[in-house]
Amino acid sequence: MLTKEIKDEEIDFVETKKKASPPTPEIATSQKKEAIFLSTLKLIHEYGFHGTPMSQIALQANVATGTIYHYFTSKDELILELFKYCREKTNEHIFQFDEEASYKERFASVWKRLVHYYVENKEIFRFIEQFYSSPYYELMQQRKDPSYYGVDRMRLFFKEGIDAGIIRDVNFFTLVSIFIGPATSIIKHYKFNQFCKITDQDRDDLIEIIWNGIKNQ
Amino acid sequence: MLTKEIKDEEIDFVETKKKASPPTPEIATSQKKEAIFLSTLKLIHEYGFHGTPMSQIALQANVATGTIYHYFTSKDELILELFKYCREKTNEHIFQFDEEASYKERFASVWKRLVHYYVENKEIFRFIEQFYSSPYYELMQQRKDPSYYGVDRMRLFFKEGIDAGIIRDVNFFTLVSIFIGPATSIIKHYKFNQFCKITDQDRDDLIEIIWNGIKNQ
DNA sequence: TGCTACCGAATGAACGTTCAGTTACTAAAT
DNA sequence: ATTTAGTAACTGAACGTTCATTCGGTAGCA
Repeated sequence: MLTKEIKDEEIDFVETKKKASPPTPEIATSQKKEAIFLSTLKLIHEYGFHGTPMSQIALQANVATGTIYHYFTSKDELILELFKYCREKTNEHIFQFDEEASYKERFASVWKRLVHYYVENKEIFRFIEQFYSSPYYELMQQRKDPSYYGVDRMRLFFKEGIDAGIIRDVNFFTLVSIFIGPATSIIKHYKFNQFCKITDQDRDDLIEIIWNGIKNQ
Repeated sequence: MLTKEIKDEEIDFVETKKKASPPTPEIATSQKKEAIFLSTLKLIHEYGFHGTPMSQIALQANVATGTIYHYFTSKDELILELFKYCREKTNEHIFQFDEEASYKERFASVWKRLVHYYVENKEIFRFIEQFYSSPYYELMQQRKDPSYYGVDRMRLFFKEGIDAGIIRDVNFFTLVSIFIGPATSIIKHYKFNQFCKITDQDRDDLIEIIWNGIKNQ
């Protein structure tokens, strides 16, 4: 088949089946599945939830339309799983810090890593933002999914600061809001103003303002 | 026609044409147009951008599908105009404060009015959030639309505080992010956790944290 | 032989938009 | 005062397209 041949040549980030035999299935995400994720991410970044048909997702991922339905039961399912995928990747990245560092230093480190990660991975950022403000998020909450400890990690991190008397003892959601809110907000502002970028000065200012706000005076 | 009769009885917030003669056309938004706006807002709140077809918008608004196209050239146009409508209504609401009050008081007042407005108008909040993180926002920016002074008002308000030496002299976007970011963030958190609501304590904590962060020490 | 991964044309439903027409009202003409 | 012509508001069935999903089938492997 001509179509097939052309496609094989186009493949760049998806390896062919023969190369990597599956030694540990289900441990690593299947390569096709990953390709579908990346393709969806790219398209949603550019065209939004509406405006990214399954056919295009398949095309970008170099798979057949039907293949997507081998991995996901529906488009909704795909988007729901993609969200989990993004959330895990983000959490894995930001919670890496020097255990020896002071609480203040670790606090700033996690915050800066978050901003940096989202700036470098605009597609993930945009997708997560869209997801949170869409009905998908409520759909996900209805299916109780216990396999998410990102929030717990954050909760523990704040608790440590509160117990040590370093930061103010306020509601967890209040802390989350003051931590994440300004980060996502500034990324959005600069994404839209494509001429200028977030400077190190901006980041330093913001995290200092946040810290001044929540530290015990 | 039977259909027509039933519809006339269903009308509640849309007055019939005969009642209010149009004394100043185009000054107030047409009632049908407003009904279409409200209907769209309601549906998008519940089903997202995808998932709210024109047919449903028309149904909710008690108009024919074709009528929407009398006011808007396309669905995109409708959503773009709805965004302006929401933004204006929000801005009108939040910038109302006692001119005599201190800067700190006015600062807190605007912030609390913003949170209050979004909590009371979840549909507007959700729509604006979805809009900002969708490709529509960039679409809107491409069409240069000079008729928006909301940002300028904010800019002026911050400038006043900086010039008076009350708040830190940092980048405008940094200030906007620390002002609006935590507000939208906490509203989202509580919207999803439908069991608990934002308390006055939460609001007071947050605005105090924000203020401590940006005030000149 | 059976199973899993994968393919892509076919299907049918849903959607945005159009359009031929109706209604409601205004203003000029009679 | 009544008719007439014109216009803007409005209608909803119809159209053509697009899309998510299905399904009959192939390829490779155990």
